[in-house]
Amino acid sequence: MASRSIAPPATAREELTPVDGLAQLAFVIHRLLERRAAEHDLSIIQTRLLGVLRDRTPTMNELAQLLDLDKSSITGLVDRAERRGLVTRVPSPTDRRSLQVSLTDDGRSLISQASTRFQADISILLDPLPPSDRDGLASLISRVLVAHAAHHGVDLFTTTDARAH
Amino acid sequence: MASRSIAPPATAREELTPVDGLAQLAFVIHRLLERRAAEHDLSIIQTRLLGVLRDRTPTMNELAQLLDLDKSSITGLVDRAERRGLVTRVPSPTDRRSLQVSLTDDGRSLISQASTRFQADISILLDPLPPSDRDGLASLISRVLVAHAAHHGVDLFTTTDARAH
DNA sequence: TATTGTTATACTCTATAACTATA
DNA sequence: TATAGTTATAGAGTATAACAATA
Repeated sequence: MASRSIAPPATAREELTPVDGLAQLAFVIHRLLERRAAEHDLSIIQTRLLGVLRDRTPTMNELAQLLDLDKSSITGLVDRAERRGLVTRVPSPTDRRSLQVSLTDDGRSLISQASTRFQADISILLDPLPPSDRDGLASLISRVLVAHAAHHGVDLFTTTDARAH
Repeated sequence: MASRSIAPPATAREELTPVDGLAQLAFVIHRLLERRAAEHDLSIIQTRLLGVLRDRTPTMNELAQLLDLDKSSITGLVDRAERRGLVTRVPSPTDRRSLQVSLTDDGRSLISQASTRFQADISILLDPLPPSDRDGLASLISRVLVAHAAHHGVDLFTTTDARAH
């Protein structure tokens, strides 16, 4: 991309290889989400935390697995979110060592707003494609993700979708 | 994704919406690159720094624009890379306030190795698609990126491709 | 003994504001 | 005055290692 995305006329733009295209697309989307999250004073990881909590009440430990972070990192992450009133720690009823983390109403409201924005952003990104091509793209991407998930375990992110059903 | 990407049988897996698919794909790729970079003791931003320098010798200021960071952040970024012997600061011949940053041989060698790995990773990700579908995907993605670049300015990342030609 | 979570510590990455040395 | 770069400072985010409480 680099200056290739600034100066050259569209007609001179050769088609990207699948590999380059995917890498670049991933970064465009990542930054899109990053900037949008920042408008809500959220980092990507805070957004993921709230996203994961939309349909779960995991322990600190489970959170570490879901987000693929060390448990000591989760402590600070949840601390900061709790300080803002977005999540709470509740003692586990079954294991007195454990804490369960859940969204507060404020947290749920915030992640809901942010999700809506993300959806809109990505929709806009796809606007230039006619509907049939959007479907084609979705189909191809689904196949890639399904195959990837089959090889690896959880790899959720799901800014826009963290549901477990 | 979440448990949806683990448990359910492939036949029961509904197709993702374009929006969800794209968001998830972006994160899968981002983490792929992040982990691969970590094997070389590189962060994403260090990787981007080296990537950008493959075909440029920007000043600190230009680097700030290219990477979309504050110039004070560039100081530390380049400090750490320089300490590892990956880049060097060279006084500008035309402006005695300026420094030009360039890759060392070690830096060039490292980013070259990392790029090769990234390319391979993404290739593997695309493996499940037959070649004709890979082409179709590339074409759709190219159109999305071209349209996006037309609206916005630079949005380079280009782990795998930071060339300016 | 093993597990859950926190703390202590250290490092990277980032920004804002103030500074220096040029221009 | 304005620009290029650094420094001082502060904070998020991450990991490793050591610890307390509980299982």
